[in-house]
Amino acid sequence: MVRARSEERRADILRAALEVIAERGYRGASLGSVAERVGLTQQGLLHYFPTKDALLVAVLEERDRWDTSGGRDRDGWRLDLLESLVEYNAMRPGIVQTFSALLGESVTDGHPAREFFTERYALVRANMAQVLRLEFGDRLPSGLSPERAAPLLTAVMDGLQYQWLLDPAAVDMPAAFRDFLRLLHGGGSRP
Amino acid sequence: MVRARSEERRADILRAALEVIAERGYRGASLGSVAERVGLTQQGLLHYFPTKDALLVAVLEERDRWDTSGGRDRDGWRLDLLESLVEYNAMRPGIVQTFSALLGESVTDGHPAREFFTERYALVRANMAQVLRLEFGDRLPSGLSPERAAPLLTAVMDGLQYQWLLDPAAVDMPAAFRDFLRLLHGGGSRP
DNA sequence: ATTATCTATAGATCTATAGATAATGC
DNA sequence: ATTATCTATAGATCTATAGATAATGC
Repeated sequence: MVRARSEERRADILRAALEVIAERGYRGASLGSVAERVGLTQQGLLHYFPTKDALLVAVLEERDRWDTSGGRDRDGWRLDLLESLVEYNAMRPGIVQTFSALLGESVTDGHPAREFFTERYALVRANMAQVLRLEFGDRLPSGLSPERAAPLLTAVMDGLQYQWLLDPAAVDMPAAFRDFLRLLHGGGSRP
Repeated sequence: MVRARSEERRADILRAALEVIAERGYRGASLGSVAERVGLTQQGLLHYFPTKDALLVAVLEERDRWDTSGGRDRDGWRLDLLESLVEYNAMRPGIVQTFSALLGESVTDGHPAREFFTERYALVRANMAQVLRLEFGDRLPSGLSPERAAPLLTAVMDGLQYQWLLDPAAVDMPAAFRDFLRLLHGGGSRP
């Protein structure tokens, strides 16, 4: 299957955009610096993505593909797959940094990614609740319902990413996440 | 005690900077828009803070004062005071937004707040471990040591803030935080 | 014909410096 | 004298549009 030249270019541009956003955030990323990385002029890049916001949208869609492939299999999400996702993320600081930077920016007023993240987190919480229900039924060992534990599970994943990005040597992200899962399981015994 | 005119100006500028950073992040905040809010020209503002980075540093120092007053009393931090801090934060979306935006930006390369947050989180984790040790001794009910639970406690606080900022109606931040504390306490019984 | 790129450029910003002027404090 | 502000402005960027030119696909 010969990939169209144009499609490759798009993919290259997205990859470069991911990198530049990781380094400088979305507001700090210039089209020129993305273009330079793929050997185009800034105006050449605009042939593929007509505005800076359009490029961001494409980057965010990429993220969806990423997460979707990482945390679930054909039956949906599972808790141990989440664990693998965290381990995988720990080997991909660039990607984690891109989306942590975007999440941070997205809480500012009128940020072009704000709606995306708002909807995405509603969905993520719902998915997490589903995972937890599959694992524990209607009550976790602590007595929490899956719906109430879901925001905590989500928060731990995001919060650990920031601590880990700021100081990878000080925070063992996968180990900390496993600690949290053990906490959900109600103590030191069961995995 | 008559506060010097100059000191008031500084305080006004910091307040305005907090606001603008909440709305647009640090990179997106212009000195001009901060100056406008306090009725100064951009050059007039630079009389008080000679560079944009100097203004950011002052804002971050402000944050330290904030946290320091909110989560501890004269004996140090305590778990129930943390709970109050989260409740208080839930009434101050502006401040939470400012620092969530800054945290997000700070993971990008060479961001002027990066070192500040790196050191701050090391300190926060140490403080949290101390709080947990005071509350639980050397082992939490789950079997975790205070040092291993500390990054989780920190992560939950930060992660919940993002979810709450993006959709305050969907996430009851203080309630979720209490849920987490109950989890640390090992179940539904004790507070 | 359509697609891919480029040059030229308009029009907005932004930070920071220089230097003048007005107000305040000894 | 010092402090507080202002005007003017240099020097960098940045996004996006217009329009030319080269390459590719029917």
